[in-house]
Amino acid sequence: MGRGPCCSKEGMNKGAWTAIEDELLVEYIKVHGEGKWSGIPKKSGLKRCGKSCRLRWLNYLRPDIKRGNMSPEEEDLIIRLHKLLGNRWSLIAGRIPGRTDNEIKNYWNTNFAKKAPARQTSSSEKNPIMITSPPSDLLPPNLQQQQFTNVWATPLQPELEFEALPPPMDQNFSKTTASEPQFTDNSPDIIMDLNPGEISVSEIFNDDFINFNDFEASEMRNIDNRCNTQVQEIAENWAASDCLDQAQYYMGSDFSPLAFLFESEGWVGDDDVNVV
DNA sequence: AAGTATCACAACCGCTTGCAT
DNA sequence: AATGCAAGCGGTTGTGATACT
Repeated sequence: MGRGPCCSKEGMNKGAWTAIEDELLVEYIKVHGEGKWSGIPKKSGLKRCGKSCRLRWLNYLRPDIKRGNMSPEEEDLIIRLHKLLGNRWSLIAGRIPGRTDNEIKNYWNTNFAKKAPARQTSSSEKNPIMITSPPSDLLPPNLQQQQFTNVWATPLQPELEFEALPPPMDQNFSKTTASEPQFTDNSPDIIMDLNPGEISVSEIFNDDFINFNDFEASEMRNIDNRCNTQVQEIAENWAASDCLDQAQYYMGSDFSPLAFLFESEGWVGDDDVNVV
């Protein structure tokens, strides 16, 4: 389709914002609130593109922005989240109060990008496993109405043919080699590709993470009776449990990137719900 | 002291997505 | 279903500050 510029560039200022421009924008947003960015230049008298106004507000002028150096805790969180999410800066920023996606992106590029050169895209990443539509009876009641589309996961041992693996416990919970890879970048080791509006990654990372955890626990129980433990126990011992190995063996995928989620105190917690 | 290289970060650009029509 | 617009996102660039030679 293509798109033209977000607004006329003629007569618009570019480059660094002045204190007066900042003031105008803050005053405007105080009165009118956020949103309708494209109309701001006309209404506020600012000679700035609406897009530029939005960026200035979100990255610099917003009152809840935390400035200054990253704390060790924030740095640790960024590393962990980047390992899981890759360059999804807005998602990462969503878990770090007071920090913007732009700030985190800059911080990463400055401090880590050079130290951790991009992984070569392996054949396994080009052909991730696709696990489709878990049977609804495996899901907790509150997720049984959800329409899962795909769950993409990177094979742990790409050289291992699926045929060599024992069949899945439930044939309906199939695994196939993806014919249409959905990601080509330095993706994290596991990616959820779920229908927007039904259950999203961001929802998982916020309100529904416990539910997601319930689902994983159900899977584990189905894989091996020895794993028939309480959901909370699995959550607490995820990394240590041989459920993880069982899952890796049957599903041929590396779920270890998720383990830290359960190891880290306060991950599900802070402002959300704590695992008891 | 001057010139150059490097760093850090604000801002821009182009693309994608979601929604209204 | 097709189209157009606004907003959001991630990659890239520009620039001032600082370090180095």
